[in-house]
Amino acid sequence: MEYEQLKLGNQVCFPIYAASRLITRAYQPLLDQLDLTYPQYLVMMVLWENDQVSVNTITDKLILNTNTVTPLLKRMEVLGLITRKRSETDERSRTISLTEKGLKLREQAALVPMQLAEKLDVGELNIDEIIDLRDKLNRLIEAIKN
Amino acid sequence: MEYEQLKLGNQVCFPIYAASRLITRAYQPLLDQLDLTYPQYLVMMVLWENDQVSVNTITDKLILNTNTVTPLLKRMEVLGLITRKRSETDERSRTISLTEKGLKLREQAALVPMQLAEKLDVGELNIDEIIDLRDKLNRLIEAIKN
DNA sequence: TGATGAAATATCGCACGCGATATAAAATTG
DNA sequence: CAATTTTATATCGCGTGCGATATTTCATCA
Repeated sequence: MEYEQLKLGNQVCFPIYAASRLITRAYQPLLDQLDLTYPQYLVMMVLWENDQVSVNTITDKLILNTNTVTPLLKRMEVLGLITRKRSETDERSRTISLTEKGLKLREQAALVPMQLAEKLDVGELNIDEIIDLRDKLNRLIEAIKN
Repeated sequence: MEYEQLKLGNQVCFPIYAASRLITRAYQPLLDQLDLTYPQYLVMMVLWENDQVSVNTITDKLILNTNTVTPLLKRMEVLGLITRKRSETDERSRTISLTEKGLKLREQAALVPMQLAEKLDVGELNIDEIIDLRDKLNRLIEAIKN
């Protein structure tokens, strides 16, 4: 059994990669109604939890780089969801704030998690297993981040 | 506790999304030595396990669409790793085959899984937990695929 | 057998995602 | 305080990833 370690079925990383894309696909029809992409939805979740944050705060929470987040935020500004003002205390920094429209969207978005849970069909994995999955992934993430 | 379901920390999907990207980042320095990207490495794994397959086989195994895979394969053809011949029995189909160079690369690639495991630092999650994680993800994937 | 539908792959446009690099402002340091 | 380093964000180029649509060939069926 040479090269056993190179088989797809023996990989942990591939299921994570595949699951990530499948989940994004499952979200998309729901998010279309909010005119958001999945990464944009994540940014909104950060802001709904904590308005008026720096770009750095967003990159940290979402574990993304500025070269991903800056254009993302610009598109969201065009959509009228956020503003990107320069910080008054530190001219290098930008303060990202929700607009009225962005804040309002939260009400519609509140339905999304439940709708997604239905799409994922809880039958295959029960709540405890989902929580266990989440915790293991979070530990894996911490391990990789060092 | 309004909008509790919209908090990042309560999501399962976000850790999957984040872990996927972190893993790809961790792979990249190792794959750079083989001049491969992570998706290209996945295609190679499919072919090393089963040479001479159709585009459809690859899209099925990797759960990707043709509009992702076709350009991916074209780039890999330019790299001299594969060939893309039209099938003789069905002119619509293409047979993807490894070149000598592509086949040879397997020897170097065989080291990658171990090198990655070291990078991910097994300390945080032990082998049994990793296997459990993999199995839960595979069940989740099956559930989403319906 | 000719029309009609299905299957396999490809093209287009757009939004990420990131390594490498740039720019400007703040912090540090000699 | 001027020079240097660090920090925060932005730009560039390229490779995915995918919805929508097109193209070519095969299968089916009236």
